[in-house]
Parts: sequence; structure tokens; C-alpha cells
Amino acid sequence: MVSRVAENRRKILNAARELVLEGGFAAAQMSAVAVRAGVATGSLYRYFKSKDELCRQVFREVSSREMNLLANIAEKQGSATERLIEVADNFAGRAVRGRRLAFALLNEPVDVALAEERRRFRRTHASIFQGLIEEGIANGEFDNVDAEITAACIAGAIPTALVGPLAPDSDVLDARGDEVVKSLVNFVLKSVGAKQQLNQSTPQAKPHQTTVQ
Amino acid sequence: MVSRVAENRRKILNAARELVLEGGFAAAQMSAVAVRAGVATGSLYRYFKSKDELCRQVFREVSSREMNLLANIAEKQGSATERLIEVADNFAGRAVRGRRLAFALLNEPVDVALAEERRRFRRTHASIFQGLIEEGIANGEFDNVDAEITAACIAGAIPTALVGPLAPDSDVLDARGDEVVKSLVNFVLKSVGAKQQLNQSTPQAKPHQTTVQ
DNA sequence: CCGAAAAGTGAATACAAATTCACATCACCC
DNA sequence: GGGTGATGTGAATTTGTATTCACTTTTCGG
Repeated sequence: MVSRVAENRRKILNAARELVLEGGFAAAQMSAVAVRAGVATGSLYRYFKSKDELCRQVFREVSSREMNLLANIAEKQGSATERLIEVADNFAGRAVRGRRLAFALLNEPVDVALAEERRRFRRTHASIFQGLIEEGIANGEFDNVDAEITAACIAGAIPTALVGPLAPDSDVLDARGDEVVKSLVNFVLKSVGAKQQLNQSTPQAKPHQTTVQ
Repeated sequence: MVSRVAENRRKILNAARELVLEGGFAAAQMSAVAVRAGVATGSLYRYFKSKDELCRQVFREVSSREMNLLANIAEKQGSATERLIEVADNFAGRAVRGRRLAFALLNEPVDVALAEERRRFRRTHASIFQGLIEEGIANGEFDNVDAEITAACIAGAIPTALVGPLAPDSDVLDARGDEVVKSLVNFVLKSVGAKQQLNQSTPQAKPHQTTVQ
């Protein structure tokens, strides 16, 4: 029956996603996925051509949720500055609160196939930022920076500063997470020459759109 | 004889380094290193406990050269702004001109051991930037930004924008490399609130200290 | 109910590297 | 020159997973 097939596919993807959430892509071994999904290892190959394909699928599912969130914010009403703040704040804030997921998506050592997927993910981030920057430049909110490069920089800076090699270690992020996020938003604002800055001692302008699952 | 031992160690390290320069750490397989060095695979283990140790050693040798270069610039005479420009310009410029090495050091998918080594490398970058930023803030050249976070962002932004997922592909960098580097330097200056900006249409303020090997 | 096709199984296999090791060779000292 | 320990060798082994496949079970139209 076609529905059972779809259901199994889901079970497998969910199992893989859970493992990734818990231990990164390193934890998503085929045998582990099979056990978690309650199927035989061989069955995985009825649904996915290879491990790479399965992992890519998981990556896309998880990352597209994140991307859509940010893309939606970028399309809301409001000044470019306001939306840039909210995008950056959500990007950084979600990463801080969902550190394990952020690590898996952005920084975990992965193989070539997933590195490619990650590349796309970053490119999408960058293009969201780029759109906002161009808009802000056009209407005079921002300085006339190189939007493409600046966007690429921002898309690289936030993850690296947060979950990357340079990250304050986890305990610090637990304690000072909000502060770090605020510094990051200010970094972004400064880099585009926005007039407005976040006040370091008050909460951010807008609440987060969603919470981390 | 002790000198032959030292010489062999060198031969092996050089072979490994050459392979990394040519094809990244993925190309540095033990058998390939052995062939290139003109020794048997077994001999590698007389000199290095494991592949990880060999690769780490190679990483350190190559990266420390880069780090020292930047650290020396940061310690030179001049305003914080001047030195920040020169550090950023050299960092980005060397990466553009030595793209394969930059890729291996900064972006290639690698295993956990090398990822750790890379973490140190980035941390060192960040601390160089952090020192300059703090100095610049102290004497009023820069705005009062969060030096730690800003430094971490810059250290992450430049590599990602250049050789990472977002990079214009290699051809573009060949053609527009200088322009991209200039945009990056301006990004850095903006992010710290420096008064001075690089002129987009003239060459950078200072010549590079060295050329890529 | 039957039979063919699809789906499920998991032990066996494939695979790609790193690593080992039993043996050969060398350097050096008596 | 002979003995001894260090060094060199590379084929064989190990290792850790992904992948396969001969077989069983299920599904479903006729």
C-alpha cells in the first residue's frame, strides 16, 4: 500500500533527524538509523539510494525550515533596518538556543556531500542578507557597501562566532547568550553602516518569531 | 645516524605538505605520502604515531607561517586603523592568491582531529583582530564595539566570504580578486566603526608584506 | 484463495584506508 | 668482521561502515 511506503519513508527520515539532533551527522550511521526507525538496514536502501542521499534529505528538511523562517521575516513590512535586525536576531538567537542543531548544520565536520549541502544553505542565508542590504542602500538606510560581499561576510560571521571554533564555550553561551546575540546584531548593523544600533542593556526590539523545537 | 632520521622526518613532512598544497588534506593519504617521500608506508609510523599526528603537524607548520605573518603586522608601528587594514588586506589577499592552501586550512571538509587544529587557527586569527580592535577603541579610532565578538566575526567572515560556500567561483576571484579583497577590508573597517575607508578605485594603502610561495 | 510483484530482512560482503609486523638492512661500536 | 639495536619494508591485517543480496513476508488484483 502506497501509504505504508510513505509512512516508512517518514519513519526513516524522522529517525535520522532525531539522531542528527542528538549527536550530529556523525551519529546518523545507517545501522543506527535502522534501529531507531524500527526497520532493517537493508530496508533503508528501498527508500534511499545511499547514505549520502538520506543525509542530504535530512539536511534539506531541517535547514529549509530555518531558511523559510528567515526568508519570511525578510519579506515582512518594515524598514530594511528593522528587518535586518530581526533576521540577524533570529538567525543568531535560534542558533544559540538550538546549539546542537546549529552545530550540525553549520560547523560539524562532515563529508563532501554534506559540505555541498551546507554550501547551498549558506548561500541562501547570504542572499537573504544581500536583498535586505540592497534595499537599505537604495533607500538610504545603509551606507553604499558592497552588498554581495557584505552579505557573504555576515552569513559567515554569525555562525563562526557562535558555534564555530571561536565560540565562547557552551556554558558561556548559556549564561550570556542574549548578550552575545545582541553583540552580533550590532556587528551586522555596523557592517552595513546602519544609523540605528541596538541598546546593549535592553531586550531586542522584536520578540522571536518562533521558539526552537 | 641522527641526521638521517631528522632528514627523513623532513622528507615525510615535506611530501605531506606538498600533497596538501596540491589537493588538500584529502590527498594526504598515508600511501601517497609514502610514495611522494620515497619511503615505505611502514616507515611513516617510525616517525609519526598516526596519520592524525602527521596531519596536525603539517597543519601547524603551514598555518603558523600565516599566523606569524599577521601577528608581525599587528605589532608594527602605526595607528590601529592602519594595522587593521594591513592585517585584513594580507589575510584576505594571501587567501585569494593561495587559494588551494587557504581552502585546505580554512574550508576543506576534514576529520575531527584537523577540525580541532583549525579551531586553534581561527582563535589565533581572532585574537590578533581583538587586540587591534581593543587598541583602536582605547584611543578613539574605533567605536566602542564588543571587541571579542567583533573579532570572532571578522575571523569567520573573511574566510567564509573568500574560499567558502559563498565565494564567487575561482575564475571570478582571479579576475576580481583585488576588488573583493578591498571590499573585505572595507567590511572590516565598517564593522569596527573606523573613520577611514579604503577608496574603492585606488590600490590598497600598503603593499603586501610577502608574496605567496 | 492464488500468484506475482513489491517490500522487508539482516547476515554476509565490499571497501577504502589506516595500521601492523615479521623480516631485511643498515649504522655503529667492540 | 660480527653482533646489536635502530631503521626500513610492504604485503597482510584490521577496522569501521556502507552496501548488497538471497531469501521471506506482505500486498493486492484477478
